[in-house]
Amino acid sequence: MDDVFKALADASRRSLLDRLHARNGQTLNELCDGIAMTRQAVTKHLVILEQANLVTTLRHGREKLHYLNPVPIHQIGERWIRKFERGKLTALSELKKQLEKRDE
Amino acid sequence: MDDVFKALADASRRSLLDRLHARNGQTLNELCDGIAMTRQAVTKHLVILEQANLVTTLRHGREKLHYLNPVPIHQIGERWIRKFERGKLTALSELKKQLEKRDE
DNA sequence: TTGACATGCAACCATTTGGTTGCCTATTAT
DNA sequence: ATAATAGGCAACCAAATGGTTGCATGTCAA
Repeated sequence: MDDVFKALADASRRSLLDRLHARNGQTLNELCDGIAMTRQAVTKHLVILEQANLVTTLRHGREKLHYLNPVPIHQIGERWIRKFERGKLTALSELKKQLEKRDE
Repeated sequence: MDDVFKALADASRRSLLDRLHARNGQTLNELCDGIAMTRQAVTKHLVILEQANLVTTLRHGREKLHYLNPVPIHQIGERWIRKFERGKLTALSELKKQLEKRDE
């Protein structure tokens, strides 16, 4: 879980996920296209995404194809985001109440 | 948006959000309770959470009360997580299809 | 009014991070 | 066979990160 949050913390990596979302199964060189970064830097990002299980790879001859794995993202949505959504609407009014309590 | 992702990348900070979720409106010292970290370290984490707009503070005399703001978390769910959830079910079968295409 | 308490500020430190360059290996095409 | 292509490995670097300690300030209570 921590790996996923850490992997998502970087804008370059999120952009890589975006590109895989747009077209799945790209090679390293394809993912380097139009990016102001060396191939090696992209490789490092992809390794981090793989370790977080956000990207799966498949060798195909001398090419390495990268596939998006949406499961961890979904899990963060389920296990983490939803928890904080409950009570969103009441947050402000609660704040007000608690303040009034303290002033009594 | 980037600030929010960066703020969520650290386990200590996520734990602070958890604690505020359990009980909203805690002071700095309350948040330091039972944590293996100096008060100053906690302060730094809270500043990062404030800058990401995940935590709002209110001075009350010499105390500083910390309140969770769930809106940015919700936004990440809406604008980011949901995008990747569409197509989750078809991901594996798509992968298979694309592989077969490449082999033709 | 003076001491205790809650927080703030700044300097410093080690480690991690995001990036580079240079070279090596494996596969494909001519 | 050999050159071009796709990717891998390792050393190195600057900046960001997560933490510390020491001291200062503001507020409350006796």
